[in-house]
Amino acid sequence: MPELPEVETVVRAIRPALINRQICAFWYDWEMVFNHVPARMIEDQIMQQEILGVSRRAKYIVIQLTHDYLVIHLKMTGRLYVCPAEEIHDADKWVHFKLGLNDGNELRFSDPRKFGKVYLMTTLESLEAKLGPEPLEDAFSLEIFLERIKGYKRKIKPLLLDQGFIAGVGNIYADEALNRAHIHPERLANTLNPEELENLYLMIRQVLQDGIAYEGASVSWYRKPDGTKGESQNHFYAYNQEGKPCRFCGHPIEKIRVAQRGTHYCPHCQI
DNA sequence: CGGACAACCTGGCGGC
DNA sequence: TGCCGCCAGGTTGTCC
Repeated sequence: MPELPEVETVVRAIRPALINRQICAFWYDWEMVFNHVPARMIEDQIMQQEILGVSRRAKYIVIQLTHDYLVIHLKMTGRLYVCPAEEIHDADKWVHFKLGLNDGNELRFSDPRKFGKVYLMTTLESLEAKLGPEPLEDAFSLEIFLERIKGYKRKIKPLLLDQGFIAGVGNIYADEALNRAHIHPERLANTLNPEELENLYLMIRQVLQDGIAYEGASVSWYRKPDGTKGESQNHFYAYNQEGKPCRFCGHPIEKIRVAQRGTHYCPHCQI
C-alpha cells in the first residue's frame, strides 16, 4: 500500500525532524530487517554519521548520511516515525529497528508483517539501475512515456506496476489511473492508441498528484508518521469500490484478478 | 519476452 | 468463544 503518494507523505513529514541530526544510538530486534547484512556492520558504519537529506525514489525512502545512504522500503505494512525517545507510540509493538538522534528523538521503523527492509548503500547506483523514471518529475514527458511504452506487448496493468517501467505506481493507483483513462486493465500495451496513451499518461500523474495532496491512502495499515490517516481512500474511483457505481457511467465497479493482483475496474467504460 | 507462482510474514476477517 | 483458513500486497527469484 505505501505507494508513491504514501512514501512521499512520510518523507515530507519526517524530513524536518531528521535533517542535520547525528546518529548516536542503534537498536534492532530482528536482524532480517537488514536483508542478510549483519546488524553489527551497519551499526559500526552509520554510528556518528549526520543526516544530510531525506528524499524519496520510487517507493524507497532515502536517508542521505555523511558517507552513506540508508534506504528504507515500507513494503505493505511498514511505518516510519520520529518521536522523543521516551514517548510511546501505538505502532511500537512492531518496531524492529530504531535510531537514536542527538536531539533526544528516535527514528522508529515499525512493521507487523516484517516485509519492510533497511539497506545501507554507499551509492544509489544499484537502485537507479532497476528503477524507471519518476512519473511526477518534469523530465517524465509524454514523449518519454510514449517512447518507453513502445514495444511492450504485456497487459497494461502489470506494466504500470513494473518499477523498471515507471517508478512508484502500485496496485491502488494503477487501478485509479486506468479507470480514469477508461482503459481495461488487461489491454495489451501495444494495442493502446495515441489518444488512450496520452490520457493514461495524464491520469497516472493526476492520481499520484491527488494522492499526495490527500496525504496518502489509509486502506489498511498505512498511517502518516503522526499516526493519523491519509484522506486518499475517500476519493477512490475504482480501488475497493466493488459494487459502487462507476463515476463516469454508473455501471457497478467489479473486482477481478489480473496477474495475481486484485483489480477493480468498470466493465462498461474501461474497454 | 511474458507470465505464473512461491516466498517473505502476520493481523484481520468470514465461516463454522 | 474459538479455531481454521484465507486474504492483503511490494519485491525478488525461479521456472516454463
